[in-house]
Amino acid sequence: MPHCHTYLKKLRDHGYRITPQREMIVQIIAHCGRHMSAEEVMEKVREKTSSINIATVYRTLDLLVENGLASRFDLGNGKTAYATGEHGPHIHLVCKHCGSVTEITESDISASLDKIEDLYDFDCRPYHFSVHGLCRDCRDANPD
Amino acid sequence: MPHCHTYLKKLRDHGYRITPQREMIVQIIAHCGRHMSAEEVMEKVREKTSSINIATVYRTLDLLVENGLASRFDLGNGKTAYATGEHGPHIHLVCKHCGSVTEITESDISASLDKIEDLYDFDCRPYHFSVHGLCRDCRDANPD
DNA sequence: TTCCCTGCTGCGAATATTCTCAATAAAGGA
DNA sequence: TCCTTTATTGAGAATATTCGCAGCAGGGAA
Repeated sequence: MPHCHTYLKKLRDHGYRITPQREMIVQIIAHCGRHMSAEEVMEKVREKTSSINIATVYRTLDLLVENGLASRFDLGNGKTAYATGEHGPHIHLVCKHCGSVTEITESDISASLDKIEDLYDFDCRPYHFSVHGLCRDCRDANPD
Repeated sequence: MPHCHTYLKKLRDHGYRITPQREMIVQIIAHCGRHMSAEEVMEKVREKTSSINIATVYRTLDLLVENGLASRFDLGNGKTAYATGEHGPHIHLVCKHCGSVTEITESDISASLDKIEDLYDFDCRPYHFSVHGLCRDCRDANPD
């Protein structure tokens, strides 16, 4: 469960510059412990300083995602959520019908994920992606 | 491997109306056999008629996704692709670094997917979602 | 076949995200 | 500490997608 300084160090090690904006953004999503939209992250930063732009928030979040320090996931309604891998690998099951999101943690699925990784030689740590389907409620209410 | 009439019938059975726009959109993505953006779908429809609006294309594609007749997948750069389940369940591995997309077919991953389904009682046929990670090339070029 | 109800469409506005580019500032070297 | 290089930022435009609403039309009822 890496601390926000670990994230910053990793960025620095990768040759990226550490700016006040990046520090604040990393601090916020590392300590939040849940998923946040770019808009939410910006509001949190705004509580500390007015010197922040939404484009910078998106760019920083993308940077974290590209370097494996955070994950992006599409909620399926035009919104995107971001989170660090701090609370461990997990999958989001997003219901295509009602939009409900169910979170599944690593211990439940490690076998499946390991298999995907072994087979495809694809580094996806922290595992964090979304699967869109129908939740039990929606399926029961409207069977095929 | 359902034919486009099957899709239309399913929509009708679900109580949705079949309009010329919906027919054309279903025909196009059912016969295309690959992923298409909403913009591409609209261009194809425009070859047949000018009576189509991008909002309708999005709405119809969403309708198909919600009813399990097609899948949406986020390419990670603000673009979204759609496809029917015609060519079978599969997972897209999207490289977070270079954006390359690797497609994995059902036979390769059925064990993993079955496990996810069994554990979480989540109907996700046709399985079709994306996992974002680092492809082998990018990982080799820029190890942690 | 005709009528009517209500779901669907097109249009334009709203929203979320990305892009462009000039100005700024981080970080290493002198 | 100061200088230099160049990555990063902010502002606003561009793009992708969704939303709201008024008018239209699919399809069941008569």
